[in-house]
Amino acid sequence: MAGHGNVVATLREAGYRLTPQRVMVLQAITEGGGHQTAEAIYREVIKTYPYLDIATVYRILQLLKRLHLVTEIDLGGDSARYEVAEPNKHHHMVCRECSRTFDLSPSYLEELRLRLVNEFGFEPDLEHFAIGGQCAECTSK
Amino acid sequence: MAGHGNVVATLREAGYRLTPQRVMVLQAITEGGGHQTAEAIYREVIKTYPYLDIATVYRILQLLKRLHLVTEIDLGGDSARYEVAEPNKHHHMVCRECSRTFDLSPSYLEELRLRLVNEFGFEPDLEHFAIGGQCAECTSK
DNA sequence: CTTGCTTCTGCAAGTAGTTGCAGGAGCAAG
DNA sequence: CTTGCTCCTGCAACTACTTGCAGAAGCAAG
Repeated sequence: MAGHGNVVATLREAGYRLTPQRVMVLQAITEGGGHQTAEAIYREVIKTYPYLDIATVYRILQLLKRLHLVTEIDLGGDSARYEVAEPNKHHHMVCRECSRTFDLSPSYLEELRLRLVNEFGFEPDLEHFAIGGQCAECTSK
Repeated sequence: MAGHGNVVATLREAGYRLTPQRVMVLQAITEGGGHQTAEAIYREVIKTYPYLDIATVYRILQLLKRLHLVTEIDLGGDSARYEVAEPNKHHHMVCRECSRTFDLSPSYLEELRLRLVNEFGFEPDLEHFAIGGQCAECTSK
């Protein structure tokens, strides 16, 4: 699997151990594709390794988030979703009425980011970005 | 108390009932000032009305949020905080390292808002806005 | 002031996610 | 390939918040 070696290297370099649980969680996220819940990742892994604990999945996801290897998207609804972090990712607009999500190119936020960096020295975390609101269709209804 | 009558009127007009619980929760938020947790509001109210349930506090806060009478600020930490919605509110930048929060004038987001409205017809909810990142002090350390 | 529809509340159980702890396992050094 | 330090995991309890339900109460109409 491409990109898998990178992840392992990143973990090792940051001084973290390479445990079977971490490999399997990572595998489940990359192979599952798209946005996945912690619960779904957990259910996938215990098919082959039934001793895994859901708390461990959450701890691994937190770790991968800190290392910018996965992205957490909390759409405010039931549960957060996770996906592998891609350098040229898009952001999300989430409609508060119909709950549909729309992709948003990072360029829209670049302006804001530059102002925050220049005027406050504040570097915003724009990988973890979702903006709520109301979409065109629900507004016209 | 100024502004209190408005809130009552807004509730009635939207077809919601005026219950003692709602009045007391509202009073606790306005009198407490600043950002408060649901738990703090609850503890304040049960001093004078011990039968109130914490679930009711959460339901009232959801209602007031929908009516744009209070603003929820979820800084990703332990628990969400609530405050009375002011038309000319500021937003928040939250440092991921030191957890301090910095105020941000709404004008910084107006640019982004206009682009989203014009290009997608998407009206973002900018009352509910907090942006994570790293502050100047933690970056230079 | 009573009646009756409907909404709201308290209770208790449920959900997503976190945390403390003690035993288990990675991994570097010898 | 053993030793030993330290990090990681599984377990269970805990936190913040939500939800289903049945009874209580607001409020408009008569």
